[in-house]
Amino acid sequence: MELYRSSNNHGDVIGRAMDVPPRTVIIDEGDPARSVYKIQVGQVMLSKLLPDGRRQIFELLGPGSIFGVTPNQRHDSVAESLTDTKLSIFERSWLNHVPSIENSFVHCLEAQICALHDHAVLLGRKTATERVSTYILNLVNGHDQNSEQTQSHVFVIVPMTRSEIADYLGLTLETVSRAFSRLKRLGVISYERHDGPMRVAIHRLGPLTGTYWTA
Amino acid sequence: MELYRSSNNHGDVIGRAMDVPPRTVIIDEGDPARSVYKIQVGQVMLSKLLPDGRRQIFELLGPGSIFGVTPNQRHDSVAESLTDTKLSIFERSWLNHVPSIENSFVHCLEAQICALHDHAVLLGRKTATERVSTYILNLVNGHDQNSEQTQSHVFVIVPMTRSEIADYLGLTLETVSRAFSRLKRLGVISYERHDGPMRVAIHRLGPLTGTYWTA
DNA sequence: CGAAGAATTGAGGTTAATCAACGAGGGTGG
DNA sequence: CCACCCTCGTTGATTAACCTCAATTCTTCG
Repeated sequence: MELYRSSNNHGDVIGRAMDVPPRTVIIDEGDPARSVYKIQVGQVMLSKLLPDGRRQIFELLGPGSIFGVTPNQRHDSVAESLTDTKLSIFERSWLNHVPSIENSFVHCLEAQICALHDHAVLLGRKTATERVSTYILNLVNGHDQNSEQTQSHVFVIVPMTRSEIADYLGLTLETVSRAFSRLKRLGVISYERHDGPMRVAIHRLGPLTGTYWTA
Repeated sequence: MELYRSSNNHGDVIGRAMDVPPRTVIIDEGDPARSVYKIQVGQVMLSKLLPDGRRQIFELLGPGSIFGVTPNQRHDSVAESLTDTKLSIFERSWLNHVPSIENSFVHCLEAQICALHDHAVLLGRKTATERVSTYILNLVNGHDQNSEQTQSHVFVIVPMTRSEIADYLGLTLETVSRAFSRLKRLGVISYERHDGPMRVAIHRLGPLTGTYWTA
């Protein structure tokens, strides 16, 4: 990918240049994901905002870095310049005109980058109970064979030990255990101890998505 | 344990299949980065180990996900199966036989994914002072115009406010300020207050890379 | 000069880590 | 079979790290 080139009859569609002053929002949450940006000069930071105002900046990018990638129709994070910045803008639609294997490969990487962004928000800004709740929710939402639904309940298989979950969520195994116990005590989930992987029944999805937690 | 399909005249080079039992290390830190893996069935976790044993798992991957990407010659993280897993293995060298633009695009994404992995380790497992130290070090190492070197000192420009650094490192601005003060008090760095972006002189790089912090 | 924004520092509170004990299951070997 | 050990999970008591709230300083800018 090189700089300042209009390589086809779309003229300014590909590799269009843009200059951005410092502290300027380049992409906002919810913007349609039409373009991908490459930094030529300057620095850009990517962040997300939780509903209650907590913010996590998860990438600091310099020359050569790319941002604006997402597998979705809209951006789910904010891109803001730190310094005077020069960008090259690439139409997203153009990215799809590439061999299919490569294309799907890029698609996978994009999705995984977005997941890493969400995980940075979790690690940087969420409480222990919020982390465990998010973990459970992701198990449900993941198109896993792990999730199973009956009329009233959702069941998920938790394929990790407390220690592994702790290392994933940036906690200790004791704190993870306490968070599970609290969710059980609150009636949000239920589970029994037994040998194999843990099987959790989710009684109310709402509290798991909520932001605040009380006793 | 292997070899379902050979899809072209490269023989078993592309899309070779592999079956992995649960709790098996697929990639270890330091392994030569010859292949890229795609999950067909099962779940895989990616993690890093700090020298003192702290571990951070930063990705949980399911069917369709890719792992083993790195811009380097060797893997810098561990991939381990959680469940019975079926993988497709792609030769890394083959990934380079694609149009250059796409190729460099993938390269950028790979590098950024690795940075996100490191940042997850920071957010999940490092102390406040370690986070700030790592932040400063990355400013130095980043091929930035921000870093400048004289005979004895290294200078870096810190282009962010305490609040932004805090949101990046998963801390509060007060904790960031205290960490800078501590590093200054310890004689590791020095800086003065003034209007523009902060300019930091680094006197000893060693302590910034160290893991443990006293007084 | 007064106001506003950024940074620093202190005091006190809260969350999660640490240290520790205990219980449940699953092997293994006697 | 039982005794033993080991891993895993739970829970309690205490500690430590970080957050919150607050006061102060420095700088710039109107």
